[in-house]
Order: sequence, then C-alpha cells, then structure tokens
Amino acid sequence: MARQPVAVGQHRVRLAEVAARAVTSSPIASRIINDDPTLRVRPELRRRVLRAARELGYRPNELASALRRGRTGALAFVVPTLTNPTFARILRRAVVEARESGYAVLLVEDSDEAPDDSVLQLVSSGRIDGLLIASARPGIQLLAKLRTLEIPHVFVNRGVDGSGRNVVMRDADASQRAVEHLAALGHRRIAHFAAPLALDPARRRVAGTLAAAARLGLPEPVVMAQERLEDGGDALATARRLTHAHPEITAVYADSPMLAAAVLRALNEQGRAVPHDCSVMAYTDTPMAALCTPPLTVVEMPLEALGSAAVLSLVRQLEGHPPADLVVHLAPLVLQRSSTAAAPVAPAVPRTRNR
Amino acid sequence: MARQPVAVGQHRVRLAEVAARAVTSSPIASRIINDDPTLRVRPELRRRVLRAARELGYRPNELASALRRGRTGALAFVVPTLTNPTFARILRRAVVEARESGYAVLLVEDSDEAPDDSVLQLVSSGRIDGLLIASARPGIQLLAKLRTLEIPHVFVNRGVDGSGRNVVMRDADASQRAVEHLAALGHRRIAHFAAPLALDPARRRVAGTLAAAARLGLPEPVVMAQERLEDGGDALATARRLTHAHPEITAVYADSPMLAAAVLRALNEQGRAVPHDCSVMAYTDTPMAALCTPPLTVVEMPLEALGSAAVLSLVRQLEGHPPADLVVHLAPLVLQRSSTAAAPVAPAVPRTRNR
DNA sequence: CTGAAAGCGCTAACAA
DNA sequence: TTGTTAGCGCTTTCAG
Repeated sequence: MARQPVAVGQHRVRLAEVAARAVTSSPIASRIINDDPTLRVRPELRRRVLRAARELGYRPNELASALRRGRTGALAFVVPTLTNPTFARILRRAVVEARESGYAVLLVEDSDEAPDDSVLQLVSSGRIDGLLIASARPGIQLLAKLRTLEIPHVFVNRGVDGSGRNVVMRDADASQRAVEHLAALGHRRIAHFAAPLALDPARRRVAGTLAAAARLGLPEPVVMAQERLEDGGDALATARRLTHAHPEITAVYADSPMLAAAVLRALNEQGRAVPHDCSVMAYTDTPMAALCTPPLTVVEMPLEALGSAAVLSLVRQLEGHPPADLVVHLAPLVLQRSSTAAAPVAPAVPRTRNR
Repeated sequence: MARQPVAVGQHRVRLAEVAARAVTSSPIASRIINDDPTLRVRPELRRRVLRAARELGYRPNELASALRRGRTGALAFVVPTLTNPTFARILRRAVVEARESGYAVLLVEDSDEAPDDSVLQLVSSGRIDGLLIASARPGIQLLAKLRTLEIPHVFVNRGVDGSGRNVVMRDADASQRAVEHLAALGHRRIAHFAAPLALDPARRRVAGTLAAAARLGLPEPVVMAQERLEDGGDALATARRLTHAHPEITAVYADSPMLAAAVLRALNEQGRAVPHDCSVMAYTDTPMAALCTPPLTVVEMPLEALGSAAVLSLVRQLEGHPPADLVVHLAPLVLQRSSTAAAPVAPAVPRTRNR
C-alpha cells in the first residue's frame, strides 16, 4: 500500500521543533508549555518557547503524552438508551464539563438486551481513565467486572446501593413536590405510574410519593410500574390497566413524559377528560411535554447539573481523592401547565365524551 | 471451559510477557495477534502465542499501538443537539458499527449557540482519525476549518452541497410517500411544516413535497418553516400562525413529531378535531409519536442504517479510498396511526369544541 | 521463517 | 537553570 501523499508543509509540528526554534531542549519546552510549577526558568526563555509554539501552531500529540503519562485523558459515558431524553440531557453537560477538565468523552450504549462488553474492551485496552455509568441496574454484568478491573468510576442518576460513588438527584423530593402539588389541588386518591422498579431512582421516587402522601394524610397511593421501557414498549397497555383498575383515582403522577402521554391516551380512550376528570403530571421536563394535549405539568429536574457533578466527581477520583456519594442539591421544581387542575368534586365517572 | 482469565494485581499484561510465555519475540507475537497476512509462521508457534495471550488475558494497549501506527482508532461524532431523538437514533447505531470496525466514538456537541472549537482541538491534538459530522449548516465555522486540517470526514444526514461526502437518506421520497398518503385520503390543500430551511435535509423534504403535489395535480402546498428548533422553541407559535392563516388546509405534514405535536396543539386550541377536520402526520417515528393524542401517522426513516452507512463510508476513507456521496436506499415507510383520515367533504370550519 | 533494532512523540528523572 | 538519558508499549523495518 502506498504511503499517504502528504501536502508539503502539512506535517504536524512536534515538540522538538518548538524547542529548536526557541533554542532549548524538548523537556524544557514541554515543562514550560505544561506550566510545570516546579520549573524555575529565565522569563525570557519562557517567552521564547511560548512564542515559538504559537508561531508554529504547536498542538501536543495527546496520544504520545497519554502513553508517557499513563493517563489517556478520556472518559467513557455508559448509557442504557441513547433515545431516552433524560440521558441526552445528562450527557450533554457531561461532555462540556469533561472538556473543561481536559477530558474527551467516549460513548457506549449498554442496553438491557445486548449485554455487550465494549465497555470492558475500552477499559482493558487502556483507552480511558474512568467511567461514568448511567446504566446501572441489578444483575448487570458490568458491575461484577468493574470490581476486577480497578478503574475509577461513578454511578450517575442510577445509583448502586452501598457503592459509595453514586451521583444522584433529589428524586424523593421530586415526588414530594408532585404530591404536594396534587394535594394542594384537592386530590386525595392518586396513582404513581413508575418506571421499572429495578431501577434505583424509580424506587426512590416511589418511596418519596408514599412518604409524602402519608405525611399529608392522603390514602396510600396506587403504585403501578411499567417494566419495559425501551421504545415506548407497552406503556399504553399498562396505562390502560392502571386507569381501568382504579377509576377512583383523580390524579396520576407518571415517571416520565412518555409514561404520562400513555396515561393521557388511556384516559382519552376511556372518555375521561384531562384535567377535568383526572389530572396527570410527569417527572422531568422534555420539549414534548409542553406540546402534549393537554400540555403536561412536570417536575423539572437539574439533569444538566447532574451531568456536570458526575464528571467533577470522577475527575476528583482521578486526581487521587477517594470516591464519594454526591447528591445534586438543586431542588426539583413543579412547572404547572394544563394537565393538572382541581380535583373533581364528585368521584369521576366515565362520560360518553370529552367535555 | 470459558474461564475468563483475569489480570491479577495492578499490572497490565504487556506484549513482551505474552511473547516470553510463548517463547518467542514481541514482533512475532504482535504480528500473530494482529493477523498479519504476510507472516508465514509455524502453525504451532501461532497456537502457542494465541494461547499465551488468552491465558494471560492480554489486551493490546491501544494508545501505544495508536502512537506507533499513527492512527488513533477513534472517530468523533459531531451532533448539533443531543436531545433531538433523530440524532440519538443515528448515533446509537454509529457507535455499534464503529466498534465493529475497530473504532471508538467520541462525542462532540456543536450547537448553533456555542460555536465551540472542541472538534478542532480533538483533531489537532491527534485524538481522532476521522469525523462524522451531523451538524453541518451554512455558515458553520467548522466547515471552513475542515479544509485546513486535512482530516477524513463525512457529512451525515445534513449534507453539504458539492462536498462529495454526504451520507443521506431518501428525504425527498419520504415527502413523496407522505403526500401520496394524504392524497389517497382525498386531501388536496396540504401544508408542509418544515424544519429550518437552512438545513439541507429540510430543504430536500420541502422539494419532495412540492414535486409530489405537482405530480399528483394538487394545488401547491403551503410551506411554513420553524426557524428555531432548540428545545421546542416557539414551534407552537409558528404552528398557530400556520393553521390560523390557512383554514383551507385539510392536512399538515410536519417535519418531526415535535412539530406535529405543536400542530395538534394549535388545532386543538382552535377547536379543530384531528383527524376529522384536519389530518396531521410527521416525518420520522419516535416513541412519543405513537402516544400523541391522536397517535401520529408518521413516515418512518432508516436512521439506524444511516448511522451505520456513515461509519462505513468514513472507514473506507480511512482505508485510503476517496470520499463519495452515499444515499441509504432503504425506502421511507408510512406508518398509519390515527392522526390521518379522509379529507372532510366540506371545507373545514372552526367549531366551538371537539366533536 | 524469526528476532534485533529503531523509533512513534512525549515527559520524568537525573546530571551538569 | 538547563540539557541528557531513558523509556511508556507497540509495530515496522531489516538483518539473520
């Protein structure tokens, strides 16, 4: 195979050339460019080196640097499903924060279906320094293998009990806000339509709902979980079962706008008007939430801050600090739109058609 | 028998150790492990090396290999917005395909707002071999700089005229299917609610709609574009303008489920029932599309195949082939749900409430 | 057929 | 204060 013909003068400038131009050696140039604080050097030489670097357009070769330093400057973000808007929001800020800390982010999808060892490949081939794991769930193979590979990592959003490295949000508080909002509107019989209960944050939100209801003196909420989440799955069927089995319910708190949309569909099919006959609200905001019919009241969460906090926490680990649990303190916030309203005075009765 | 050997202790197994155990030298071990076809070696030695590698759990250090070979084994995927479900679908398959071709994928978000040079950093610091660019749009800085850096790249979904390296789908055909679907239902006055027309695929879809309408003898469709897409933006306002200004329209073809949802909202506010008074359909399917009220008829697109094709095309470039335009041939497919139905016999008249 | 030598580009340790 | 030496772990010559 022929050698790639490289345009003349197109060749990448190396550190040695910068050093030569500044009339010094590579190590000195390296330490100046990397701002080595232990280096005592003539200010004039420093200026010469920096100027040479600038003039030549020098960019360090990260790979060479990585090989020498024994650190790659790359992190991997492991998501369960990329199509879930929640993860997109977390990831987005994580990428930015990582870059500001000097790391690139590799993406890995670790779906429930395809138990894939690409994460391990990445780790064991020395491509990355640490792992942001948003795909934790019980029984996931990754967890076991992480113990073997001793690689710094944090669990994002989905925590792992006792791992001591969970970066999560105030999920229980989110439920509390939701329940308070509904209770303030006079609702007493409410349902919590949950994401799979195998997932840690889903469980924390259920707990939050139950605790808040108890504290407010409401009857115990109905809890139903949608066990398959991929691509909508059969959320509609579950929503139908929920609304059908519990006509006494006047408000549903769903674990995502998608689940809430399923509830809207189910109620609509049964001729129950939202919010007149039944209120519906969702955990987390998405662009679609505001465009549902009716627009969904949601509990907005600090997903961007979560992404940012997760990276910072991991970077601290990489700098030698021990791992630690972290709760993003920003408070959940109810955004009231049109899907929640005062509870009906009389128990809701299915009507022939929307009002 | 499939006992997974584990590197006990901190120390990572090096090639030299594999070679030692197989009683040969590193170069030979390397060539055997990398399946060098020009290597003629005793089958027995080959077996010894592979067995030693397996037993020691050897994983090549990708960084060292990259440094030596002058190729990093990493690609960057540049997306405009991660929260757009379309890109999530493309990206998802791209990551898998890349892995199967031996590449990791770095993620970069290149939003309209934050003109960010992190892509260039990645390139000029020698972290990646090539670029998958899904964020192309006129005036984007990246385009100019790409010419300077001579880095292999392809444009995904959003093409750049005359680049000769666009990997796109049959967008015009998607519009054709949509228009045919609506025409078959008796609609004649239709509207195309477009994504920003600065974007190449949006333009191709508009062209497709106009061409199909002309071919079918329909009056020229109304075209209105939503110029800001980020986070829903003011899609609802635009949708209101569209439906309000054109009461004669009996069907709207929107450029995404989100835009379609905005149209559903607007029509609902105006007391027009969907699909009774007006049909609505969308380009591309998402989990939410099926859960809208009413569930959206959509034109499903092969986004996964697009992601896969883009990676393959880029990899070919990296292997020395010249870039080439590529159209993913899989046909757009209309998924009929409940938001489209026969055109009303009389021109639709705003009514006081849904039927 | 196989192995020894020579780096890829950078930086940590040590000399001067 | 500065330069020299020595690799990081791998793979590509090029001799044996």
